[in-house]
Amino acid sequence: MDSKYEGYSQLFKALSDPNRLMIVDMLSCGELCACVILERFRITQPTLSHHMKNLCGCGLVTARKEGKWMFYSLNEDTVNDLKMFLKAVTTMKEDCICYDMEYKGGCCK
Amino acid sequence: MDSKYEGYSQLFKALSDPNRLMIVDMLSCGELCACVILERFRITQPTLSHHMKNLCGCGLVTARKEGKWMFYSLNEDTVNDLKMFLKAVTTMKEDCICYDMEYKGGCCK
DNA sequence: ATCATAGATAGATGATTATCTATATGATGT
DNA sequence: ACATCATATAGATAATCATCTATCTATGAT
Repeated sequence: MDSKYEGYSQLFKALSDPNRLMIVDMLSCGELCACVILERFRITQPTLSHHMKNLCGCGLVTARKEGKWMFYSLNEDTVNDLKMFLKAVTTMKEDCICYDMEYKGGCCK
Repeated sequence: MDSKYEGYSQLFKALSDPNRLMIVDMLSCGELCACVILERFRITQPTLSHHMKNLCGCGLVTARKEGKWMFYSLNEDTVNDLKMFLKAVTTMKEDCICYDMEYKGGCCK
């Protein structure tokens, strides 16, 4: 298994929770304090903390501490990597993995 | 919770497994028979069937039966919807969800 | 120093999921 | 009709995950 699939699947997993997906949307215009994010959800503070740890852990979100507050923002580099990867794996391309498979057999040949 | 997050989170969940992600990549140049896909993985046939059911169920992949073979291909419409959604939730936009939150309070104000 | 507040961590729990083996279904060829 | 092959389904299991309550840490205010 190519490790790039392992890596990017982690990013998609981070986006596979509706709460985290909405958090990403909320961060798309700039950084927000954890307390502001929390107000918009029906989840407890530890659950939000868990989700933010997930989003930061995979690199999608960056955390900044200011006093007793935590401010979160999107990591544009990771976001762009993900967009390019999604485009790559869904678009015909010259170095496509499918070329390796031609004439490899398969029952339907 | 806006149901669009629920819906698209299902698509991201489908891509959150490295095997399924690689399957999508394999399908990016055109349709493939299940047997050809199976050869590239160290998983059993029922496990592949489970993954294909997942990919088809969320709309990312379309199945076509021909005799005793199943051919799978990417559903470009769903793929494009997903790309546009990912762009939308990670880009500053006029109707951003974050505007609803201004002056809504939060401990850090 | 003490207290209040914001957020993180620990630990438990129920739900979901990826995988397997065994079996069923459905199509093709003899 | 029967055997074979490709795929799907059923059921079991171990792992992962979202969530909660309880508690800890760190910061700022009195």
